[in-house]
Formats: sequence, C-alpha cells, structure tokens
Amino acid sequence: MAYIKDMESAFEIIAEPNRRAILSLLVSSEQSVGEIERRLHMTQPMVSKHLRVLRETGFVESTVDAQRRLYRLKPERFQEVDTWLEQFRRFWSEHVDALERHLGRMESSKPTTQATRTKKKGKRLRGPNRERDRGETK
Amino acid sequence: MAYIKDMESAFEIIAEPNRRAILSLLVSSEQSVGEIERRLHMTQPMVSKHLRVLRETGFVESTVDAQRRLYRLKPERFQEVDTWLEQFRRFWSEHVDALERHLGRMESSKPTTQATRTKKKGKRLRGPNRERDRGETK
DNA sequence: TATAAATATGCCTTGACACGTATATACGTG
DNA sequence: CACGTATATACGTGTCAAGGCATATTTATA
Repeated sequence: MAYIKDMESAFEIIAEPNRRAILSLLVSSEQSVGEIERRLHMTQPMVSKHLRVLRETGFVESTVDAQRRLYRLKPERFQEVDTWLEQFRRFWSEHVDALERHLGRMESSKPTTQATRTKKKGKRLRGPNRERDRGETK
Repeated sequence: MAYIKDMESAFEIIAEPNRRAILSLLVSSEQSVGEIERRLHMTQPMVSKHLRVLRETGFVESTVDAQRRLYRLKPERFQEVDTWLEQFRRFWSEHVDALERHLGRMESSKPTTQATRTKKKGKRLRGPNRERDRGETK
C-alpha cells in the first residue's frame, strides 16, 4: 500500500526491468496476469504488483474478464519519455558528423580529445599529461 | 566505490532526477563540475558522484582543463533508450484513431471499455457490473 | 454453497542508492 | 613549495522499493 511515494517520473517506472518486460509484452496485445506470469517467469504476486504500479502511473489499463484482468498499454506516459528524449535527439543529430570526425581521430592518436581543445586562456598543461583516466572504467 | 552494481540499463541511470537535470544542462554545451554545481544547486560531491555514474555508463565523457573537468554528452546510450521506445511508438501510432474513438466513447457512457470487449467465450458478466475500480487510485 | 481458479494485498526482509560531511588528490600561482 | 581552487573519493546513514510468502478477494462451476 505504501506503493509509489516517489516514482512520479515515468523514468523511475520504466527503470525496473520486469516492468519494461511487461510493457514490451503488452505491445503485441492485451494479456492477463496469468499469461504475463507464465511468459516472463515471474511469480504471480510480483506480476500483480508491477501491474498495479503501471496501472496507477498510467502506463497500462485493465479490464475485467471473468476472474481475469486483461491489461493493455496506454500511450501517454511513453510520449512523456519520448518528449524528454527530444532535446538529445536534436543534440546528437546536430553533432553526428562532428562525432564521426572525433571517433576517426580517436583511433589514430591516443592523446584523447585533449588535443582538440586549444582555446581557454591558453593555460595548457605542460608535459606528457596522460589524462590518467582513473574514472573511465567499465 | 560500490557504485553501480546493478544499473546496467540506461533506464536506471536516467531514473535519477538530478542526473536527468545534468544531462539536460549538458545539451547546450559542455560544462565544468563547478558550473553544474551552481546552476543546479547541488553539492559538489553530489555532482561529482552523478557525473561519475554518467561517465562510467557512457552518457557523458570528460576532458581535463587545468584543474577543471569539462563534461559533455555522448549520444550512444540515449539512442539505446530511443530504440526501446520504438516498439511503443509503433504501437501508439497504430492506435491513435482507435484511442480517440475510445476516449470519445468514454465520456458518453460510463460502462468503461468493458462494452468494447464482446468476444472471448461469450462468458460475459451478468448485471450492472460496475468494475469497482479499486486500484485506479493515483 | 463448497471448491477451485485467478488475481490482489499485506507483511517482512534485504539491498541498493542518494545524500551529507569530511578528506584526499590534482593543478596552478605567488 | 605553501596555499587556494577544483574535483574526486571514503564512510556513515536513512529511505524506499523489489521480492518472497501467506492470505484475502472475487468469480465460475460443480
């Protein structure tokens, strides 16, 4: 019952893998809880709980069919996410070529993008300066 | 250091509001940690931590500029999200008109979508059947 | 109406992550 | 080379949500 205190933002809803799986499953057609349960190998309570979240946040809606509940998608919230992506889509389409140039340079010289930046007060670092990359894990 | 054990999926990264704010801020241009700190009113360690996550998961990259680190966006992961949205985009564009019809009906008759479903074994519920909506909280 | 099938809820545990505070590290400058 | 600035990291803490298990609820059927 304490379900959903935060989690307002569409993004937090689709952050959950099982929830995304459910949503993807519902793309084809509406499904009952049991069907979802079987297809996704989740326990029934889990499916119900996730569906509840999805329902209460407007990602899906349900219809009663005898003892079953049939769940299906509702578009609104997805568009919300889509809208947010807009800004980045604009960004990356503007810089596609710049990116390609960047990547092309990447493999020829190791010195990173560092070489690219040359303005900014002329205060450049002296010496080899290997940018020791302590974070670039993964 | 225990940073990122789960959180593989792009979605979990952008689930965090501050992180989304940072990303949105970087759309305009690259920024230093300090600039982000000021503009978003976050503590410096917080900014650094979120940036670390974003960097390690490939949402941004950084360049050294004297003592500063300049962060900027990297498109890949966004496209990942965009790709996932594809399926739903297909869905909702296919059903736009169907949805509009649905919504139009909604306000004229209360009996919900229930009326729409008429196939399925003919085992319909008898009587008023108000679909008591116990979950549709919000 | 007792029983089974389908789904929803409640309670509990656990783990992860966001945040704060303190501190370390790196770099430039006097 | 001591100091200030910019950023990263370590550690401790609280919170919240996901999952498991048991049980309630609803509806169909015998």
